[in-house]
Amino acid sequence: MLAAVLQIRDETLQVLLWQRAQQPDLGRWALPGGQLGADEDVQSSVLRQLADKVDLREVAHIEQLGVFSEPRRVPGVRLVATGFLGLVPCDADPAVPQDTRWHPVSDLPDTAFDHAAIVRDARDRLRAKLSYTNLGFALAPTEFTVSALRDLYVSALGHPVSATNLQRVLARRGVLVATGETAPPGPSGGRPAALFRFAERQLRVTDASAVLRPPS
Amino acid sequence: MLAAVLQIRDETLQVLLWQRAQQPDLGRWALPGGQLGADEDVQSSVLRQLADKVDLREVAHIEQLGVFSEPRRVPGVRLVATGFLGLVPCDADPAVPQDTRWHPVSDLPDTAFDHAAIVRDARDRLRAKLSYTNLGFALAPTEFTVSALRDLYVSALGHPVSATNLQRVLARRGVLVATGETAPPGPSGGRPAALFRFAERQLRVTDASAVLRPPS
DNA sequence: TCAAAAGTGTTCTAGCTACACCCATGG
DNA sequence: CCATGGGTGTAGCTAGAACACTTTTGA
Repeated sequence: MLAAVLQIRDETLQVLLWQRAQQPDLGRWALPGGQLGADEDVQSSVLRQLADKVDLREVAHIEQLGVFSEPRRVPGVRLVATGFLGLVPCDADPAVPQDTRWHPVSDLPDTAFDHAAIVRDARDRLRAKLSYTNLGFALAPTEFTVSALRDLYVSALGHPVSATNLQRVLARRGVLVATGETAPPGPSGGRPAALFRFAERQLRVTDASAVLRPPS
Repeated sequence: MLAAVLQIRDETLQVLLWQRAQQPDLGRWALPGGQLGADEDVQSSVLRQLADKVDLREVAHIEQLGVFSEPRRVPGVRLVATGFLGLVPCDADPAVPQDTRWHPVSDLPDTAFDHAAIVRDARDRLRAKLSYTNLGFALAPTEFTVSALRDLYVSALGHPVSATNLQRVLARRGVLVATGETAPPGPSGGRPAALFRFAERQLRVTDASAVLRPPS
Protein backbone atom coordinates (compact mmCIF):
# COMPACT_ATOMS: atom_id res chain seq x y z
CA MET A 1 0.00 0.00 0.00
CA LEU A 2 1.12 3.51 -0.83
CA ALA A 3 -0.71 6.70 -0.01
CA ALA A 4 -0.47 9.97 -1.88
CA VAL A 5 -1.70 12.29 0.85
CA LEU A 6 -2.56 15.70 -0.51
CA GLN A 7 -3.19 18.96 1.28
CA ILE A 8 -3.38 22.58 0.20
CA ARG A 9 -0.53 24.36 1.98
CA ASP A 10 0.49 27.96 1.15
CA GLU A 11 -2.01 28.09 -1.72
CA THR A 12 -0.31 25.07 -3.26
CA LEU A 13 -1.30 21.46 -3.66
CA GLN A 14 1.31 19.46 -1.76
CA VAL A 15 2.01 15.80 -1.12
CA LEU A 16 3.58 14.17 1.91
CA LEU A 17 6.83 12.32 1.10
CA TRP A 18 9.59 10.78 3.16
CA GLN A 19 13.23 10.50 2.25
CA ARG A 20 14.57 7.01 1.88
CA ALA A 21 17.52 6.16 4.13
CA GLN A 22 18.49 2.90 2.44
CA GLN A 23 19.02 1.34 -0.98
CA PRO A 24 17.49 1.11 -3.44
CA ASP A 25 16.77 4.71 -4.33
CA LEU A 26 18.56 6.02 -1.25
CA GLY A 27 17.93 9.71 -0.71
CA ARG A 28 14.97 9.81 -3.05
CA TRP A 29 11.53 10.79 -1.84
CA ALA A 30 8.87 8.12 -1.42
CA LEU A 31 5.20 7.85 -0.56
CA PRO A 32 4.35 6.55 2.89
CA GLY A 33 2.95 3.04 3.02
CA GLY A 34 3.55 -0.45 4.22
CA GLN A 35 2.44 -4.03 4.25
CA LEU A 36 -1.11 -5.28 4.56
CA GLY A 37 -1.79 -6.84 7.97
CA ALA A 38 -3.55 -10.15 8.48
CA ASP A 39 -6.79 -8.81 9.83
CA GLU A 40 -7.45 -5.63 7.89
CA ASP A 41 -8.52 -4.59 4.42
CA VAL A 42 -6.35 -2.33 2.32
CA GLN A 43 -8.14 0.83 3.28
CA SER A 44 -7.97 0.28 7.04
CA SER A 45 -4.39 -0.73 6.51
CA VAL A 46 -3.34 2.42 4.74
CA LEU A 47 -5.05 4.57 7.38
CA ARG A 48 -3.22 2.61 10.06
CA GLN A 49 0.11 3.02 8.26
CA LEU A 50 -0.40 6.77 8.07
CA ALA A 51 -1.21 6.98 11.78
CA ASP A 52 1.68 4.71 12.80
CA LYS A 53 4.44 5.83 10.50
CA VAL A 54 3.88 9.52 9.92
CA ASP A 55 1.53 10.25 12.82
CA LEU A 56 -1.16 11.49 10.48
CA ARG A 57 -4.75 11.15 11.71
CA GLU A 58 -6.48 14.05 10.00
CA VAL A 59 -7.32 12.23 6.77
CA ALA A 60 -10.77 13.47 5.72
CA HIS A 61 -11.10 11.20 2.69
CA ILE A 62 -9.27 8.23 1.27
CA GLU A 63 -9.87 6.20 -1.86
CA GLN A 64 -8.15 3.61 -4.01
CA LEU A 65 -6.38 4.73 -7.13
CA GLY A 66 -5.53 1.28 -8.41
CA VAL A 67 -2.88 -1.40 -8.45
CA PHE A 68 0.65 -0.62 -9.59
CA SER A 69 2.21 -3.84 -10.74
CA GLU A 70 4.90 -3.29 -13.36
CA PRO A 71 7.24 -6.24 -12.83
CA ARG A 72 10.29 -3.98 -12.54
CA ARG A 73 8.77 -1.02 -10.75
CA VAL A 74 10.98 -1.65 -7.71
CA PRO A 75 14.47 -2.90 -8.54
CA GLY A 76 15.51 -6.21 -7.02
CA VAL A 77 12.18 -7.41 -5.64
CA ARG A 78 8.71 -8.02 -6.99
CA LEU A 79 6.39 -5.58 -5.28
CA VAL A 80 2.79 -4.93 -6.15
CA ALA A 81 1.32 -1.83 -4.54
CA THR A 82 -2.20 -0.53 -4.14
CA GLY A 83 -2.13 3.25 -4.52
CA PHE A 84 -4.41 5.54 -2.54
CA LEU A 85 -5.43 9.16 -2.64
CA GLY A 86 -5.72 10.71 0.81
CA LEU A 87 -6.87 14.24 1.56
CA VAL A 88 -6.15 16.40 4.60
CA PRO A 89 -8.14 19.59 5.34
CA CYS A 90 -6.07 22.74 4.93
CA ASP A 91 -6.54 23.78 8.55
CA ALA A 92 -4.85 20.65 9.90
CA ASP A 93 -1.16 20.95 10.63
CA PRO A 94 -0.04 17.45 11.50
CA ALA A 95 3.33 17.03 13.18
CA VAL A 96 5.16 14.75 10.79
CA PRO A 97 8.47 13.00 11.49
CA GLN A 98 11.91 14.42 10.70
CA ASP A 99 12.44 12.54 7.47
CA THR A 100 9.08 13.48 5.96
CA ARG A 101 8.15 16.71 4.26
CA TRP A 102 5.41 18.29 2.17
CA HIS A 103 6.31 18.93 -1.47
CA PRO A 104 4.38 20.81 -4.15
CA VAL A 105 2.81 18.32 -6.52
CA SER A 106 3.78 20.48 -9.46
CA ASP A 107 7.44 20.52 -8.41
CA LEU A 108 8.34 17.13 -7.04
CA PRO A 109 11.87 16.33 -5.89
CA ASP A 110 13.61 13.17 -7.11
CA THR A 111 11.08 10.51 -6.33
CA ALA A 112 11.60 6.81 -5.68
CA PHE A 113 10.37 4.08 -8.03
CA ASP A 114 7.09 4.92 -9.78
CA HIS A 115 5.87 7.16 -6.99
CA ALA A 116 5.76 10.28 -9.16
CA ALA A 117 3.22 8.56 -11.41
CA ILE A 118 1.09 7.66 -8.39
CA VAL A 119 1.15 11.27 -7.24
CA ARG A 120 0.05 12.39 -10.70
CA ASP A 121 -2.79 9.88 -10.65
CA ALA A 122 -3.83 11.18 -7.24
CA ARG A 123 -3.78 14.78 -8.43
CA ASP A 124 -5.80 13.92 -11.53
CA ARG A 125 -8.35 11.99 -9.50
CA LEU A 126 -8.74 14.91 -7.10
CA ARG A 127 -9.17 17.39 -9.94
CA ALA A 128 -11.78 15.26 -11.66
CA LYS A 129 -13.80 14.58 -8.53
CA LEU A 130 -13.78 18.20 -7.38
CA SER A 131 -15.99 19.04 -10.31
CA TYR A 132 -18.63 16.33 -10.06
CA THR A 133 -18.69 15.46 -6.35
CA ASN A 134 -18.71 17.27 -3.00
CA LEU A 135 -15.06 16.29 -2.46
CA GLY A 136 -14.18 19.86 -1.51
CA PHE A 137 -15.17 18.94 2.06
CA ALA A 138 -11.91 17.03 2.39
CA LEU A 139 -9.76 20.05 1.54
CA ALA A 140 -11.69 22.72 3.43
CA PRO A 141 -11.94 23.53 7.13
CA THR A 142 -15.33 22.95 8.75
CA GLU A 143 -16.35 26.57 8.25
CA PHE A 144 -15.14 28.86 5.51
CA THR A 145 -16.05 31.76 3.28
CA VAL A 146 -16.76 31.26 -0.40
CA SER A 147 -13.62 33.07 -1.40
CA ALA A 148 -11.48 30.91 0.88
CA LEU A 149 -13.07 27.87 -0.74
CA ARG A 150 -12.45 29.37 -4.15
CA ASP A 151 -8.77 29.70 -3.32
CA LEU A 152 -8.64 26.01 -2.41
CA TYR A 153 -10.26 25.06 -5.71
CA VAL A 154 -7.85 27.28 -7.60
CA SER A 155 -4.87 25.65 -5.90
CA ALA A 156 -6.15 22.15 -6.53
CA LEU A 157 -7.38 22.66 -10.09
CA GLY A 158 -4.59 24.93 -11.26
CA HIS A 159 -6.83 27.36 -13.10
CA PRO A 160 -8.96 30.37 -12.18
CA VAL A 161 -12.37 29.72 -10.63
CA SER A 162 -15.04 32.36 -10.22
CA ALA A 163 -16.25 32.67 -6.66
CA THR A 164 -19.64 33.80 -7.94
CA ASN A 165 -20.19 30.70 -10.00
CA LEU A 166 -18.60 28.32 -7.51
CA GLN A 167 -21.07 29.55 -4.93
CA ARG A 168 -24.03 29.03 -7.21
CA VAL A 169 -23.00 25.65 -8.48
CA LEU A 170 -22.36 24.23 -5.02
CA ALA A 171 -25.47 25.86 -3.56
CA ARG A 172 -27.72 24.52 -6.30
CA ARG A 173 -26.38 21.05 -5.71
CA GLY A 174 -27.08 21.33 -1.99
CA VAL A 175 -23.40 20.87 -1.18
CA LEU A 176 -22.99 24.09 0.79
CA VAL A 177 -25.12 25.33 3.68
CA ALA A 178 -24.86 28.78 5.20
CA THR A 179 -24.16 28.86 8.93
CA GLY A 180 -25.77 32.29 9.31
CA GLU A 181 -22.52 33.66 10.74
CA THR A 182 -20.16 35.99 8.96
CA ALA A 183 -16.40 36.36 8.95
CA PRO A 184 -14.97 39.78 9.87
CA PRO A 185 -13.63 41.72 6.90
CA GLY A 186 -9.89 42.07 6.38
CA PRO A 187 -7.79 45.07 7.41
CA SER A 188 -8.63 46.96 4.23
CA GLY A 189 -12.37 46.68 4.75
CA GLY A 190 -14.97 45.10 2.57
CA ARG A 191 -18.26 43.46 3.21
CA PRO A 192 -18.09 40.67 5.78
CA ALA A 193 -18.30 37.27 4.15
CA ALA A 194 -20.95 34.71 5.01
CA LEU A 195 -19.65 31.48 6.50
CA PHE A 196 -20.54 28.15 4.95
CA ARG A 197 -20.17 24.52 5.81
CA PHE A 198 -20.34 21.37 3.70
CA ALA A 199 -23.71 19.68 4.11
CA GLU A 200 -22.01 16.28 4.21
CA ARG A 201 -18.51 15.13 4.92
CA GLN A 202 -18.89 11.89 3.00
CA LEU A 203 -18.15 11.63 -0.69
CA ARG A 204 -21.27 12.05 -2.79
CA VAL A 205 -21.59 12.35 -6.54
CA THR A 206 -23.51 15.56 -7.15
CA ASP A 207 -23.40 15.79 -10.90
CA ALA A 208 -24.00 12.38 -12.39
CA SER A 209 -23.49 12.72 -16.11
CA ALA A 210 -26.71 14.12 -17.49
CA VAL A 211 -26.39 12.33 -20.75
CA LEU A 212 -28.35 9.23 -21.79
CA ARG A 213 -30.18 9.38 -18.52
CA PRO A 214 -33.50 7.62 -18.14
CA PRO A 215 -36.46 9.56 -19.59
CA SER A 216 -38.31 11.65 -17.02
CA MET B 1 -6.88 -11.32 -10.27
CA LEU B 2 -10.55 -11.75 -11.07
CA ALA B 3 -12.28 -10.66 -14.24
CA ALA B 4 -15.95 -9.79 -14.62
CA VAL B 5 -16.25 -10.26 -18.37
CA LEU B 6 -19.47 -8.74 -19.69
CA GLN B 7 -21.19 -9.18 -23.02
CA ILE B 8 -24.64 -8.39 -24.34
CA ARG B 9 -26.20 -11.72 -25.27
CA ASP B 10 -29.88 -12.08 -26.19
CA GLU B 11 -30.51 -8.41 -25.42
CA THR B 12 -29.23 -9.02 -21.90
CA LEU B 13 -26.09 -8.01 -20.09
CA GLN B 14 -24.37 -11.24 -19.11
CA VAL B 15 -21.25 -12.22 -17.22
CA LEU B 16 -19.00 -15.22 -17.72
CA LEU B 17 -18.82 -17.49 -14.67
CA TRP B 18 -17.46 -20.95 -14.00
CA GLN B 19 -18.78 -23.47 -11.55
CA ARG B 20 -16.43 -24.43 -8.74
CA ALA B 21 -15.63 -28.14 -8.50
CA GLN B 22 -13.95 -28.05 -5.09
CA GLN B 23 -14.36 -26.61 -1.62
CA PRO B 24 -14.81 -23.97 -0.48
CA ASP B 25 -18.01 -22.84 -2.14
CA LEU B 26 -18.28 -26.04 -4.19
CA GLY B 27 -20.93 -25.76 -6.87
CA ARG B 28 -21.13 -22.01 -6.67
CA TRP B 29 -20.35 -19.79 -9.62
CA ALA B 30 -17.10 -17.84 -9.67
CA LEU B 31 -15.34 -15.25 -11.78
CA PRO B 32 -12.43 -16.48 -13.88
CA GLY B 33 -9.00 -15.41 -12.69
CA GLY B 34 -5.71 -16.62 -11.32
CA GLN B 35 -2.35 -15.74 -9.90
CA LEU B 36 -0.08 -12.96 -11.05
CA GLY B 37 2.99 -14.28 -12.88
CA ALA B 38 6.54 -13.12 -12.21
CA ASP B 39 7.02 -11.14 -15.38
CA GLU B 40 3.70 -9.49 -16.09
CA ASP B 41 1.60 -6.69 -14.71
CA VAL B 42 -1.93 -7.31 -13.48
CA GLN B 43 -3.59 -6.32 -16.72
CA SER B 44 -1.48 -8.56 -18.96
CA SER B 45 -1.97 -11.26 -16.39
CA VAL B 46 -5.73 -11.12 -16.41
CA LEU B 47 -5.81 -11.14 -20.22
CA ARG B 48 -3.51 -14.17 -20.19
CA GLN B 49 -5.71 -15.95 -17.63
CA LEU B 50 -8.76 -15.37 -19.77
CA ALA B 51 -7.02 -16.75 -22.86
CA ASP B 52 -5.54 -19.74 -21.03
CA LYS B 53 -8.36 -20.76 -18.77
CA VAL B 54 -11.55 -19.94 -20.63
CA ASP B 55 -10.12 -19.58 -24.15
CA LEU B 56 -11.39 -16.03 -24.41
CA ARG B 57 -9.45 -13.74 -26.74
CA GLU B 58 -12.10 -11.32 -27.92
CA VAL B 59 -11.78 -8.86 -25.05
CA ALA B 60 -12.22 -5.39 -26.56
CA HIS B 61 -11.59 -3.47 -23.37
CA ILE B 62 -10.34 -4.22 -19.91
CA GLU B 63 -9.87 -2.02 -16.87
CA GLN B 64 -9.21 -2.28 -13.17
CA LEU B 65 -12.11 -2.01 -10.78
CA GLY B 66 -10.08 -2.07 -7.61
CA VAL B 67 -8.69 -4.27 -4.90
CA PHE B 68 -10.95 -6.57 -2.91
CA SER B 69 -9.27 -7.27 0.38
CA GLU B 70 -11.77 -8.06 3.13
CA PRO B 71 -9.78 -10.33 5.46
CA ARG B 72 -12.48 -13.02 5.40
CA ARG B 73 -13.67 -12.72 1.81
CA VAL B 74 -12.43 -16.24 1.04
CA PRO B 75 -12.84 -18.69 3.90
CA GLY B 76 -9.72 -20.46 5.10
CA VAL B 77 -7.06 -18.44 3.32
CA ARG B 78 -6.10 -14.80 3.03
CA LEU B 79 -6.64 -13.78 -0.59
CA VAL B 80 -6.45 -10.29 -1.97
CA ALA B 81 -7.85 -9.94 -5.47
CA THR B 82 -7.66 -7.21 -8.06
CA GLY B 83 -11.02 -7.03 -9.84
CA PHE B 84 -11.32 -6.19 -13.53
CA LEU B 85 -14.07 -5.25 -15.91
CA GLY B 86 -13.71 -6.91 -19.32
CA LEU B 87 -15.96 -6.33 -22.31
CA VAL B 88 -16.61 -8.59 -25.29
CA PRO B 89 -18.35 -7.32 -28.45
CA CYS B 90 -21.79 -8.77 -28.96
CA ASP B 91 -20.89 -10.39 -32.29
CA ALA B 92 -18.17 -12.56 -30.72
CA ASP B 93 -19.23 -16.05 -29.71
CA PRO B 94 -16.26 -17.48 -27.88
CA ALA B 95 -16.20 -21.23 -27.30
CA VAL B 96 -15.92 -21.43 -23.54
CA PRO B 97 -15.18 -24.60 -21.55
CA GLN B 98 -17.81 -27.01 -20.21
CA ASP B 99 -17.86 -25.70 -16.68
CA THR B 100 -18.28 -22.05 -17.67
CA ARG B 101 -21.47 -20.32 -18.68
CA TRP B 102 -22.87 -16.85 -19.32
CA HIS B 103 -25.34 -15.58 -16.73
CA PRO B 104 -27.54 -12.46 -16.78
CA VAL B 105 -26.04 -9.86 -14.47
CA SER B 106 -29.49 -9.04 -13.17
CA ASP B 107 -30.19 -12.66 -12.25
CA LEU B 108 -27.01 -14.20 -10.92
CA PRO B 109 -26.92 -17.79 -9.68
CA ASP B 110 -25.37 -18.62 -6.29
CA THR B 111 -21.99 -16.95 -6.53
CA ALA B 112 -18.78 -17.77 -4.72
CA PHE B 113 -17.16 -15.49 -2.14
CA ASP B 114 -17.65 -11.78 -2.87
CA HIS B 115 -17.89 -12.27 -6.61
CA ALA B 116 -21.44 -10.95 -6.87
CA ALA B 117 -20.24 -7.61 -5.51
CA ILE B 118 -17.46 -7.51 -8.08
CA VAL B 119 -19.98 -8.16 -10.85
CA ARG B 120 -22.14 -5.32 -9.57
CA ASP B 121 -19.14 -3.01 -9.51
CA ALA B 122 -18.36 -4.01 -13.08
CA ARG B 123 -21.91 -3.35 -14.21
CA ASP B 124 -21.98 0.03 -12.50
CA ARG B 125 -18.65 1.01 -14.02
CA LEU B 126 -19.88 0.04 -17.47
CA ARG B 127 -23.10 2.00 -17.05
CA ALA B 128 -21.29 5.10 -15.88
CA LYS B 129 -18.67 5.03 -18.61
CA LEU B 130 -21.18 4.43 -21.40
CA SER B 131 -22.51 7.90 -20.84
CA TYR B 132 -19.29 9.93 -20.73
CA THR B 133 -16.87 7.90 -22.87
CA ASN B 134 -16.86 6.07 -26.21
CA LEU B 135 -16.94 2.74 -24.38
CA GLY B 136 -19.77 1.48 -26.60
CA PHE B 137 -17.08 0.33 -29.02
CA ALA B 138 -16.35 -2.58 -26.71
CA LEU B 139 -19.93 -3.86 -26.80
CA ALA B 140 -20.71 -3.28 -30.47
CA PRO B 141 -19.64 -5.13 -33.60
CA THR B 142 -17.35 -3.21 -35.98
CA GLU B 143 -20.32 -2.06 -38.09
CA PHE B 144 -23.83 -1.50 -36.86
CA THR B 145 -26.98 0.53 -37.32
CA VAL B 146 -27.98 3.16 -34.80
CA SER B 147 -30.95 1.11 -33.67
CA ALA B 148 -28.77 -1.95 -33.10
CA LEU B 149 -26.46 0.23 -31.03
CA ARG B 150 -29.44 1.64 -29.19
CA ASP B 151 -30.51 -1.87 -28.26
CA LEU B 152 -27.06 -2.53 -26.81
CA TYR B 153 -27.23 0.63 -24.72
CA VAL B 154 -30.69 -0.29 -23.52
CA SER B 155 -29.51 -3.73 -22.45
CA ALA B 156 -26.47 -2.36 -20.67
CA LEU B 157 -28.10 0.65 -19.03
CA GLY B 158 -31.40 -0.98 -18.19
CA HIS B 159 -33.54 1.95 -19.24
CA PRO B 160 -34.99 3.24 -22.53
CA VAL B 161 -32.68 5.20 -24.82
CA SER B 162 -33.86 7.24 -27.78
CA ALA B 163 -32.12 6.24 -31.01
CA THR B 164 -32.55 9.78 -32.31
CA ASN B 165 -30.72 11.35 -29.42
CA LEU B 166 -28.13 8.60 -29.09
CA GLN B 167 -27.20 9.24 -32.71
CA ARG B 168 -26.82 12.93 -32.22
CA VAL B 169 -24.93 12.78 -28.95
CA LEU B 170 -22.39 10.30 -30.29
CA ALA B 171 -22.11 12.08 -33.64
CA ARG B 172 -21.55 15.47 -32.02
CA ARG B 173 -18.79 14.00 -29.92
CA GLY B 174 -17.14 12.51 -32.98
CA VAL B 175 -17.54 8.99 -31.61
CA LEU B 176 -19.49 7.59 -34.56
CA VAL B 177 -18.55 7.76 -38.23
CA ALA B 178 -20.85 6.72 -41.07
CA THR B 179 -19.45 4.08 -43.39
CA GLY B 180 -21.64 5.23 -46.29
CA GLU B 181 -23.13 1.74 -46.54
CA THR B 182 -26.63 0.80 -45.51
CA ALA B 183 -28.13 -2.32 -43.96
CA PRO B 184 -31.00 -3.98 -45.87
CA PRO B 185 -34.41 -3.43 -44.28
CA GLY B 186 -36.13 -6.21 -42.38
CA PRO B 187 -38.86 -8.49 -43.80
CA SER B 188 -41.58 -5.99 -43.05
CA GLY B 189 -39.91 -3.17 -44.98
CA GLY B 190 -38.78 0.19 -43.76
CA ARG B 191 -36.05 2.52 -44.79
CA PRO B 192 -32.61 0.90 -44.94
CA ALA B 193 -30.48 1.96 -41.99
CA ALA B 194 -27.13 3.65 -42.40
CA LEU B 195 -24.15 1.71 -41.07
CA PHE B 196 -21.79 3.28 -38.56
CA ARG B 197 -18.48 2.47 -37.00
CA PHE B 198 -16.74 3.75 -33.88
CA ALA B 199 -14.08 6.31 -34.79
CA GLU B 200 -11.73 4.81 -32.22
CA ARG B 201 -11.56 1.50 -30.46
CA GLN B 202 -9.62 2.83 -27.50
CA LEU B 203 -11.29 4.27 -24.45
CA ARG B 204 -11.61 8.04 -24.64
CA VAL B 205 -13.45 10.39 -22.33
CA THR B 206 -15.79 12.35 -24.57
CA ASP B 207 -17.72 14.33 -22.04
CA ALA B 208 -15.36 15.66 -19.39
CA SER B 209 -17.54 17.28 -16.78
CA ALA B 210 -18.27 20.76 -18.05
CA VAL B 211 -18.35 22.25 -14.61
CA LEU B 212 -15.65 24.46 -13.05
CA ARG B 213 -13.67 24.15 -16.24
CA PRO B 214 -10.95 26.67 -17.02
CA PRO B 215 -12.25 29.96 -18.48
CA SER B 216 -12.16 30.12 -22.26
C1' DT C 1 -16.79 59.71 0.36
C1' DC C 2 -14.03 56.25 -1.48
C1' DA C 3 -11.83 51.74 -1.94
C1' DA C 4 -12.25 46.97 -1.10
C1' DA C 5 -14.47 42.73 -0.82
C1' DA C 6 -18.83 40.08 -1.02
C1' DG C 7 -22.99 38.92 -3.03
C1' DT C 8 -27.07 39.27 -6.56
C1' DG C 9 -29.41 39.89 -11.08
C1' DT C 10 -29.32 39.11 -15.71
C1' DT C 11 -27.90 37.62 -20.20
C1' DC C 12 -25.96 34.32 -23.12
C1' DT C 13 -24.80 29.79 -24.66
C1' DA C 14 -23.94 24.71 -25.13
C1' DG C 15 -25.77 20.45 -24.89
C1' DC C 16 -29.41 17.65 -24.38
C1' DT C 17 -34.51 16.01 -24.53
C1' DA C 18 -38.78 15.65 -26.78
C1' DC C 19 -41.48 15.37 -30.49
C1' DA C 20 -43.29 16.48 -34.99
C1' DC C 21 -42.30 15.58 -39.45
C1' DC C 22 -40.07 13.65 -43.65
C1' DC C 23 -37.73 9.58 -46.25
C1' DA C 24 -37.06 4.93 -48.27
C1' DT C 25 -38.29 0.52 -48.45
C1' DG C 26 -41.55 -4.01 -48.82
C1' DG C 27 -45.90 -5.82 -49.74
C1' DC D 1 -50.76 3.37 -51.37
C1' DC D 2 -50.04 2.03 -46.85
C1' DA D 3 -47.39 0.13 -43.03
C1' DT D 4 -42.86 -0.02 -41.14
C1' DG D 5 -38.70 1.50 -39.61
C1' DG D 6 -34.96 5.17 -40.25
C1' DG D 7 -33.56 9.95 -40.23
C1' DT D 8 -34.01 15.17 -39.74
C1' DG D 9 -35.72 19.74 -38.08
C1' DT D 10 -36.72 22.31 -34.45
C1' DA D 11 -38.48 24.04 -30.07
C1' DG D 12 -37.70 24.09 -25.25
C1' DC D 13 -35.14 23.30 -21.06
C1' DT D 14 -31.28 23.36 -17.83
C1' DA D 15 -26.83 24.24 -16.03
C1' DG D 16 -23.30 26.91 -16.16
C1' DA D 17 -20.14 31.15 -17.66
C1' DA D 18 -19.66 35.92 -17.88
C1' DC D 19 -20.30 40.28 -16.29
C1' DA D 20 -22.71 44.36 -14.67
C1' DC D 21 -24.46 46.00 -10.58
C1' DT D 22 -25.56 46.38 -5.60
C1' DT D 23 -24.32 45.76 -0.63
C1' DT D 24 -21.51 46.23 3.43
C1' DT D 25 -17.66 47.17 5.54
C1' DG D 26 -12.89 50.10 6.94
C1' DA D 27 -10.42 54.21 6.52
